[in-house]
Amino acid sequence: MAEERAVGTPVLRRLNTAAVLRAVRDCAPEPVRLAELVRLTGLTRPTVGQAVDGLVEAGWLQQHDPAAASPQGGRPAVRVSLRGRAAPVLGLDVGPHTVSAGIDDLAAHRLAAVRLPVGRTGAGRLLGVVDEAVGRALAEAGLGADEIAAVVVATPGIVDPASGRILLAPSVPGWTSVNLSEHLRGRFGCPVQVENDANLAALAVAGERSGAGTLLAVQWGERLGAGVVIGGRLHRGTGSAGEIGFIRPPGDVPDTGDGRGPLERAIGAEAITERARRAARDRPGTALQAGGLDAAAVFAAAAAGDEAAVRVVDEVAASFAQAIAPAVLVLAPDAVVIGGGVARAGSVLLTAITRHLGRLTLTPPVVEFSGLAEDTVLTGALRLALDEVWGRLPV
Amino acid sequence: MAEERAVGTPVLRRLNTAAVLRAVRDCAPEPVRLAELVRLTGLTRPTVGQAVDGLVEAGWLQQHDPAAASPQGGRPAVRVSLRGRAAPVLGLDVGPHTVSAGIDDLAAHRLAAVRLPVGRTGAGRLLGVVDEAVGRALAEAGLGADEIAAVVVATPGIVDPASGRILLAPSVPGWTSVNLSEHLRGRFGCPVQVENDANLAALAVAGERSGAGTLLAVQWGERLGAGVVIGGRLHRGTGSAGEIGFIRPPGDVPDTGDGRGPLERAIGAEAITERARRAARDRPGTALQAGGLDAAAVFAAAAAGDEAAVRVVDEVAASFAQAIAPAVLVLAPDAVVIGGGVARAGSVLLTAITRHLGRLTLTPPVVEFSGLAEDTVLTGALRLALDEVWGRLPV
DNA sequence: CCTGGTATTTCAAGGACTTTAACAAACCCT
DNA sequence: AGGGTTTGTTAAAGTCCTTGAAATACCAGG
Repeated sequence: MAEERAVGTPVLRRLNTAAVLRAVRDCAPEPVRLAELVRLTGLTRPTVGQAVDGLVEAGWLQQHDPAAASPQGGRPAVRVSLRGRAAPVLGLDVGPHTVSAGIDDLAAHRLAAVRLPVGRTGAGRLLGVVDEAVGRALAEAGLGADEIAAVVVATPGIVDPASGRILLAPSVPGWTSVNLSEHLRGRFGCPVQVENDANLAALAVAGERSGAGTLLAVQWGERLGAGVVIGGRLHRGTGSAGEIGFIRPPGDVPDTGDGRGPLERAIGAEAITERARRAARDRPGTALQAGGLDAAAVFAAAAAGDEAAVRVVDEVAASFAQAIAPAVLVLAPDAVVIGGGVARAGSVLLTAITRHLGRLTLTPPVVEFSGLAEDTVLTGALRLALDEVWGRLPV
Repeated sequence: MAEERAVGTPVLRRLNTAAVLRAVRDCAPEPVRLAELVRLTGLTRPTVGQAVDGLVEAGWLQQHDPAAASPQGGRPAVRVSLRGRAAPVLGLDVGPHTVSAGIDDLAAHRLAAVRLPVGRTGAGRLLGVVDEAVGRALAEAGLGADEIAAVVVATPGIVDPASGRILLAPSVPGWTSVNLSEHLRGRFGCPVQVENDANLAALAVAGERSGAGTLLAVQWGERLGAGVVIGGRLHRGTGSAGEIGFIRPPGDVPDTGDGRGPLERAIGAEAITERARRAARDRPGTALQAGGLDAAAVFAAAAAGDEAAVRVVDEVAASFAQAIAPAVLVLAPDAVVIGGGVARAGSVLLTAITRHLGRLTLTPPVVEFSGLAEDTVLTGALRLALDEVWGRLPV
């Protein structure tokens, strides 16, 4: 019986210092006057003073010289801000082709960013690249492994939320037999969390949109995945939440045996190209005849008004909308945000999806592309790591 | 900027009394010894003593005579329990055919239960029946409207979570123009919440299964709705979450113009009967030929091994599984629980759904029928009302 | 009928934290 | 140099929880 035991006056001090620290964060990166903290937290000056003293002592905050900038007439204010390099967190994005590592400090300032290609695919080799990336990132930030306050690793596949073991990862052969979580836990003395990459991308997207509602963030490239964020928190379900790639579209698609799901085979980037090729065969004289055809070219042709291309894009949009409509009806998300390679498709795809989804749902969500660049997943990993640190604030 | 301001020692007293009250609730309906509360909460005896004194004074707890039952040798213990008739809550289930009202006390003890039929359909008439039901329930419990601590109303249709206005209710003509929330707020001096009936049924089902995971609770009768409960809390999304009746199954179904959704028209109770009739036409000599055919008869015939009936049930199960599979993939719920009229179908339907869902999803949820009786929705409404009261515990 | 044992409650002293309120410091302007 | 203003510092008071000892009430057994 985990009773909520809240006792003793010390807990008050903890609550108040936490409130002060949060208030300082919300003002980041600007230093805050102590009097301002009093106003923000609603606490009294002595209380804030004691809390700040404790936080400075513990290394969470740094005091600024009163020399710089004091436009107000009166005694120069003591100003504090989050200490740079305090509680740095490590984020990792392990993919089949590249491994990225990044280090943020408490104020979400990027201290290091590394990106390494993976030569031959293979689980053992991959683990070596991960170690290499971690080492370089630590060196770039000038930090030791023992100084890292939290680690979050993004990986493709399905992750068991409890143990951190990878249960299913078709895109990386042998990856399920590697205990990534265990490996990293041995190197770091802090909590290590393994999480699905689409989930972390969703978290990054949710961070961009300040709204706290329900968000379905889709990663759409060769493969197709999604993450669900509800009220700023990741929804995991039994662990495999968001695996939209395995939705079965109406006209079934033959299994290619490469572990991809039906919807990925139907409207993944590769399938879009294939659809365009077929359309070009049936209808000569379209812009889709060009030699080096890829998904981007299809979208470009559609944007230019090529009729065959427009039809292909509309088909793809319709399939996507039909596939996720049941999920949209059940979840009623505020927005569906699309990232990944297809996110560069432009408004042709977007308006088509919006139109179809409007027809298939009761309260159609906003559909938009993610504005985030290639390091979306890494950003999400760092964000979750920072959330973790903020969750178990100071001691 | 809603900063989390946690200050002053008085908040400690509040926190601790709340912890004590929760501990007492968890032991309900048995009275609790004070020493037991000390063990449960981790607080010290004087603290618990003061908290209990305060709660008794405020009318939340009642002391029991030490006379009754003290098997232990030693000074007879003071025992307390939730005061009956403290903070009673009112639940309402407003449907097109019946209106139910119930009153629970703090310990979830049913003080009153009323069930009234609605003669002619019509929004104005319905409001009158609601008032009548409320009045009778209050009289049965011997309470005044001003003593009610929270009200939750279940209604079909889509409810705006913020205002409590009914946005869409095809089954009750004119219902959207009635401001039910406003009407009841005028009568009661406490928070009034309007909520979709399937959502409240989901909450009731979640209460039965102690698990705190993710739950998709389906109400399946003439109509088809669902509620999503995540971690014991209702998921509302933009307001229309769980409207699975509007999922579009592959072979589209002609609109009947009565406001029902495509899936309802395809596999609702009426559609099941219709499917059986068609099957009987095509294949004479089946048990489905009987005159008064309804969904229950179809399931009974299937359970008895009638081949045509088995085929119909399998079709229905397949349609259902295909329809919700995308939502199951996105949500990854621990369980899908089916309530409503179809829940009396027996294991034929259940195993068929489980089989199809296992084929269509990655981590198939448990599929089972709800064990709750007809007042599921009312139970859920009362549960939400109690949650509301427990959320804003004592003053 | 009295005594020891047990479980519980009551009481008083001590410690931790916040608040209030008065005082001191540092800067600007005239 | 002196008033005005903003900010930081300090001491006393109040509230709450905790610790530890004493008191209470009942049972069992001699």
